[in-house]
Amino acid sequence: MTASEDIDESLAGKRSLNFIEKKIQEDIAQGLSPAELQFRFPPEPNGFLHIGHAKAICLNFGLVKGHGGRCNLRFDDTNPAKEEQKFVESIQEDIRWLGFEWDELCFASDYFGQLYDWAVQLIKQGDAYICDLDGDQVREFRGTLNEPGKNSPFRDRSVEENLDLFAAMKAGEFEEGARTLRAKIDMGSPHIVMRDPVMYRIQKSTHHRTGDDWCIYPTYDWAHGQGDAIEGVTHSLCSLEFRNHRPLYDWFLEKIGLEKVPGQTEFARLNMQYTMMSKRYLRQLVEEEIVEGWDDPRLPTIAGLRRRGVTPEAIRNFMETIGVAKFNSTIELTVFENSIRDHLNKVAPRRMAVFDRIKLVITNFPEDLQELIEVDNNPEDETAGTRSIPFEREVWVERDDFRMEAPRKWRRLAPGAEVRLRYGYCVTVKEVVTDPQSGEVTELQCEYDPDTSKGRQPEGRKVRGIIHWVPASCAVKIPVTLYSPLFNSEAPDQLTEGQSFLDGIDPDSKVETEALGEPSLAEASSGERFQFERIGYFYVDPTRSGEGSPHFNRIAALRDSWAKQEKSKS
RNA sequence: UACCCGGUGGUGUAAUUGGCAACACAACUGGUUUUGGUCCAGUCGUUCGAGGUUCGAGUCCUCGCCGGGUAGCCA
Repeated sequence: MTASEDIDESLAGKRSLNFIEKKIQEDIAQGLSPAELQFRFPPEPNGFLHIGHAKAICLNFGLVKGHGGRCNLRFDDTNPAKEEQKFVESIQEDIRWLGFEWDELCFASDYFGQLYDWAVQLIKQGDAYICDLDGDQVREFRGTLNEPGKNSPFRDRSVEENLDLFAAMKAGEFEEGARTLRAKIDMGSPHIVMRDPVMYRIQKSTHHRTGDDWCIYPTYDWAHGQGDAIEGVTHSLCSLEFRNHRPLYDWFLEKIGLEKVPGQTEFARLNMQYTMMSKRYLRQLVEEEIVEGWDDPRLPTIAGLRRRGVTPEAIRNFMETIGVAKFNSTIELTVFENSIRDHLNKVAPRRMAVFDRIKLVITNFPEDLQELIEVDNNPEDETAGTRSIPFEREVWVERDDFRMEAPRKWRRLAPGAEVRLRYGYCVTVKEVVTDPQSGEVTELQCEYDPDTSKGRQPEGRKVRGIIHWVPASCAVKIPVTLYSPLFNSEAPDQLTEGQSFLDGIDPDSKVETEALGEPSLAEASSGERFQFERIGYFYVDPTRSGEGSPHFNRIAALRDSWAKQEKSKS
């Protein structure tokens, strides 16, 4: 497919454009060539990517698909104290897994030399100076939200002195934090970012790429717009909190005097119910080993979602659904789950598995007979093929599908009730065997109607209830981990006085259990996804499965309108 | 109390740029169904408030109200 066909396809989708796409279309109407469009995704390699980043990734890379141009991956690696090589690797893996490929792989650290030269230019122009104030003093001089700042006593150093000091800074002659290079703008500006922001600070740590070449590092403000300019970025997209930095972004570019300059556009980052998106908190969960690691399936990290079994298609689709705007919103978790189910419903082969078992014996079914039933793998996908399941005298069914006293509208097992064993025959409960000690139901004795195979309804009555089952003689034991949201509060980051976000962690967010699966499940291999009928979607976890010993993760439960109905009536 | 940004059903995004408020999710009804899944149909908002301009305002203007962001040598 050519690039232009790609564009046509996407625009023909009739979906309305978001405000960023509209801006791009306007720019194109003004004469910007679509081929010139340049975007970038600029993560800092100080942690794993999460679903919030996925929004930015889908946006930036998606714009190329929809409107043309190119998109770079640029690591914003200007703070060696926090950044690591392992993160630059995980980030690349995650972007590729999401289905995107960057045009160029860039690093802000590639521009350290150019940035230094431009800083010298600004010093020569009288637009920057070396300041000897320490951190606390800088804060004092900056003023507050309501009061203007005061000029640094070092603000009016001569160009020569500034040049000498800057060279000495670079040469490592001063202690960490002793001096900074600051832009000379306006200490009285109502925009605090414009009150002589720091451009360079001394930091004597080893950088994951440039090693010990530098002991001064550019700040985000000084590096970002310039990196955009070097790469020819036309549309620099970032989140809302950078709106205040835009005047500074533009100021630097103007002082350097470049002909073609990028423009920054801000959009709202993703917030989701029951989800902590802050990198700091995620890091804490990982470092304090509250979760298994960055890829814990309860985490909103890309690696975690991947290990849970969520598909990249579902994530991309989700991003399409939620849109892009400037309003700070929180997405309901169910919207994401719906995207997950929507994709899995189409592609996941069906299987049967029983979680909390109870034995069902068909007393009038021959003891030694095993009847092979051929069934479709996926009713939503004809090409998914078929498999066979042995039907026999004794099967396991779900304990929850039996009630001693059937509630109103109950369509499942109960004394005297008739249900269909999915794909198999209809059975009627004749006798309920209970444990005399505990009173617990241990076995259901049933009779089947031989004329009800292949979906045939019994003579004169309609059986509506259908339950899943597995053959008792050859069911396979499968380990399953049931994941649910890590936090039990919709907004885990909104803490009340004296509370840590750790208090909101749901101890039952990860439940290890064992299910009985139909025989074919023994051969499930790593990375496969299934729908366990009437239960949910499951993924064969590659990190915990071996050859012939699959371990399943629950990706998402199926919708359960009966449970909902029952709950609302209680 | 300074500056910046925002406000459309329960939630989130649209609205041919001034012309019948649409789509998805949620909820509730009902239908289909060998998954109480899927699918289909229906119900649920006079667009934060008050004025103004206009034949006509979610959209433009004014004044309010409410929410978010900003005082790192983090990004």
